Amino acid sequence: MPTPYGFEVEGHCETCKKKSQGFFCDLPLPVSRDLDILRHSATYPAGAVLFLEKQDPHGVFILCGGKVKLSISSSEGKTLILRLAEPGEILGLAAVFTGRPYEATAETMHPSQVAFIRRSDFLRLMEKHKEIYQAATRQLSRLYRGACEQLRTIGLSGSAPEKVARLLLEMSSGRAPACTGVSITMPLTHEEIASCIGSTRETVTRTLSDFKAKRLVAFRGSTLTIENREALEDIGGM
Amino acid sequence: MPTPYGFEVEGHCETCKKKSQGFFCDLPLPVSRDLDILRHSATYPAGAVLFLEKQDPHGVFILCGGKVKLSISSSEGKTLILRLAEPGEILGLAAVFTGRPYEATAETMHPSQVAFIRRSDFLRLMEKHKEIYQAATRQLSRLYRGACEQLRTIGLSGSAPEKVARLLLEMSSGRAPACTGVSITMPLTHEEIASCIGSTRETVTRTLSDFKAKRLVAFRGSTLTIENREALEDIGGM
DNA sequence: TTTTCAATGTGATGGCCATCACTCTTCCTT
DNA sequence: AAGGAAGAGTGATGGCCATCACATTGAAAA
Repeated sequence: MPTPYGFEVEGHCETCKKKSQGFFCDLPLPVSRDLDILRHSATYPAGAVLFLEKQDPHGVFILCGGKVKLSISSSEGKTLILRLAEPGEILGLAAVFTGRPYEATAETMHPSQVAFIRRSDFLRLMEKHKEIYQAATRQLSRLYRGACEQLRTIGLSGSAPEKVARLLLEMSSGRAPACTGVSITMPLTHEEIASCIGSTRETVTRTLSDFKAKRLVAFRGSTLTIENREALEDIGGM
Repeated sequence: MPTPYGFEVEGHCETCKKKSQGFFCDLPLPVSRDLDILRHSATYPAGAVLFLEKQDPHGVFILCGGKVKLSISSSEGKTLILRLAEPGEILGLAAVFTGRPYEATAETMHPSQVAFIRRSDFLRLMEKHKEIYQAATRQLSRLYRGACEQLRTIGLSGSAPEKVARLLLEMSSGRAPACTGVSITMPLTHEEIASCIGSTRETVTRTLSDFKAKRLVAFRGSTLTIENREALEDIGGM
C-alpha cells in the first residue's frame, strides 16, 4: 500500500496524515524512492526497546504506527519520561546527527510499525535531499521547544499540584477547543505521570483526587475531562 | 577584519574558532556573501535584552562576540537559566523556524557583538543554501541534547548537592583534561547557579561550602578547581 | 469462578530545603 | 575615604512531599 510518506504504513496512515505538521511526511517522490530502498521495516510488540540511552547511534527509527515512550533514567533507577512519540516522528535524530550516544531510551507502548535506517545511509540521504534536512530541522525545533516546556514545568514550579495541572493542560492542548470541557484519553498510569513531572505515584494519586474533589477534572474510565480550565491554569501559573 | 564566519568579528574570533564544532562558522564564500548583505551588526552593552520569551520571532541573532544568557521565567518571577551562549551560536533558531514565540529570553552578560537577520530573510537564505540547514540542524541537535542533560539534572536528582555536583562537572567538561585538577573560571554568581539547577542561592552557598570543606573543590577568586572529581561524580550519580 | 498482578487509594513519618532574616565581605562609585 | 550595592555566609523554622507500609480495586489470565 503506497502512501504519501515515502514508505508503506499499515493501519495508522490516517493518524499520521492528521498529525503531519512538522513530521516526516509528504516527501517528494524521488526522496521517498530513496528512502524505500534503504529502510528496514519491522513490527515490534508492546514493550520492545528500540534503542537504549547512552548506546552508540546505529541509525534512526521512523515511527509509522503505534506509540513510543522516550525516557531517561538515573543510576539509582529513577525514570523521567521525555515524551510520547506519535506516528510520523523520527527517533534518534539528534544522536545520529551529532554522532553522540542516544540521549534517551525508546520503548514501544503498543505494537508498533517502525522503519529503521542505518546512520551512514541516513546521513548520505540528508546530503542528497534538502527536504530531509528540512524535515529534520522542523522535528528538532519541536523537540527543543518541548524540552524547554518540560524544563519550565519541572524546574520552575514549586509544588506538585502546579506540575500536574501543567501536564494536564499540555496534554489537552492541540485538541479543539482549548477550553473547559475538553476530554482526553489518558494513556499514562499515575506512575508514568509522576515520571513525566519528576514526582511520585502517591503524590500524583493524591493530587488528582484533590483536583477531582474540587471539580477541576472528572474521570470516566481512562477518559479525563477538564471541567474547570480557568482554575487549572491558575494552579499551573499560566 | 574579514573572518571565515561570513561576517566581521572583533575580539573573540579565536574563541569562536576553537568552539566551532556544530556552530555557524566556516561557511563557503557564496553563503557568507549572502549573509553579509542581510545581516545587521550591532554591539550591545552588558545586560541588554536581545529578545523576550513569548515574543514573536522577528529573526535570528548570531552571537559574534561576548556572552549571552538564555533563560525562562515563571509568572511568580522565578528564573531558570537554560544555557550561556558562546560566540558562533545562532539565537532564536527554533522560534524562527517554527514561527512560534521565542522559547526563552536572551540577555547579554558582557558587551557583545551581535548580527541580526530578519526571519523572512533567514528562511529564504536557508532555502537557498543547504549549508545553513546543515548548521541549523547541528546547532538544534546540540541544543536538544543540552536540554535533555538539564532535564536529567533537574528532574532526576533528588538532592541539591547532586545537582550542584552535576553542574560543576558539566561546566568543567569540554576542557582538557577531564580529570581531577581542572580549573574553571566561574562566570556565575551563587544566585545564577541556583537558577541553573532550580534551587536557591542559600542552598548553593551551603552546598559549595560543604564541597570545599570536604576538599572536593577549591576557590581562588572566581576560579574554581576540581580537587576530587571521583567524589563529585559519585555525588552526581555518574 | 478463582487467581494473580498491576494499578490505585490512603495513613504516618521524617528529612530536605525553601524561606525569612540577618550579618559580613568586596568592590565600585562618589 | 566614605557610602552604597551586590554578592556571599549563616542560623532558625516550617511545610511539602518522598518514602514506607498496607489496603483495595480492577482487570486480565488460569
